[in-house]
Amino acid sequence: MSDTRGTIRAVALELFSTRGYELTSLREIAERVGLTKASLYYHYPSKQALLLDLIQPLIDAWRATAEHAESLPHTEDNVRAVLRGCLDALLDNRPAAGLFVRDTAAVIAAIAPVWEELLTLNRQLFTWLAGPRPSAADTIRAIAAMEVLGGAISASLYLPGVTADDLRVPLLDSAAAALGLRRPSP
Amino acid sequence: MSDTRGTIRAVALELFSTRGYELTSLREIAERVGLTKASLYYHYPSKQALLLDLIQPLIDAWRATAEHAESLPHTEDNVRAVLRGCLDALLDNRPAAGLFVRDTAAVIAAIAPVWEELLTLNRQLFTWLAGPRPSAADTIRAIAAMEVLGGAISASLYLPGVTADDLRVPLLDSAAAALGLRRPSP
DNA sequence: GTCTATAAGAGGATAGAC
DNA sequence: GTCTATCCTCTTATAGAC
Repeated sequence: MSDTRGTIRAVALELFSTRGYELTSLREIAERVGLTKASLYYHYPSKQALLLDLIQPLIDAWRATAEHAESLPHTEDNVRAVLRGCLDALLDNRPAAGLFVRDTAAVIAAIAPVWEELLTLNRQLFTWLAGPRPSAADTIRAIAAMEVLGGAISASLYLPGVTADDLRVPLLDSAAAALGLRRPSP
Repeated sequence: MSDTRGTIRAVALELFSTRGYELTSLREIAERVGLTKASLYYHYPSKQALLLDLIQPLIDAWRATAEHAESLPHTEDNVRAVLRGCLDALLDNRPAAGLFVRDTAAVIAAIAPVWEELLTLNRQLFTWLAGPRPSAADTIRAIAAMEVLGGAISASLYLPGVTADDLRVPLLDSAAAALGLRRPSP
């Protein structure tokens, strides 16, 4: 198999995630893939296009979650379901999400329109989470609940090797509590 | 008054925070200050040194909080006090904290030792927060509680002009809840 | 303290042979 | 699809005059 494009994606995701986007040069990526810089340009028209290709699945998952949420009435069970949808979107795309979390400035600069869409989706999500006619504190707590889900990314920094299954229940309980819900459902 | 160094600090903090560290050149900073690039080097020996100077107050505040926590017995009131100490450290250093949050990769690369210290302090903090003999879930919830405090930084993205006083109580309640404490104290 | 001038190199991207 | 060679721009940083 010679899935060059796939190899490039894998190497780029690894390097962007560890060193950061701006600090990773196409030369480094090409070297690890076993190509020259010029050959990279056969597969991707620019460094930005490569980045975009990497984070597209995360964007899509995030949008799907936000759009699904909008269609649901704001009940306690649905709130939990939406939180879980967000968490799964992150857990299913951990490397890409980590890229966003640890390298926001560079990602914004490289692909501003995508960033704008993410902001909009986040706004939709926590507005829905805060419920109808929210107080200022409700809104802040909704933001806090989404911050908790970000623990899916940062936790592995402190607990190396922690799995998605380790994180799912504690983070969901924690996010629900941060939002102000009573104890977990069975 | 001709506090050139102070002006440089202010301009650099502003640019690093908005564009990101790697994407801000010394030329840009010099231009806005009204100096040449070369003159910057009279005041700071390197770009890294400038960055370090900007985030030092945050590091110091964070270390003070972590060290204070270690000296306290793990009671519910003390847990709230430590969460509040962390939150105030962030609120008192919002621009610098924002730099860390949105530009982690660049900051790590520029000043790795400082990053290592921050990781260690964070470890101390959430280990203390998780309490003695914590379960795996307790540790994850302690991490989640600290994530909530990070809302102090991200909230202004969605609620422009939100003040420290707007954030303090909801974020503390939310962090305490994320950690698993019962309702707030009066 | 601030300047001009320059070093020394890396970056992304392109042209065109094979 | 991959290569070699090159372009052009920008960067951090230094030397030395004023």
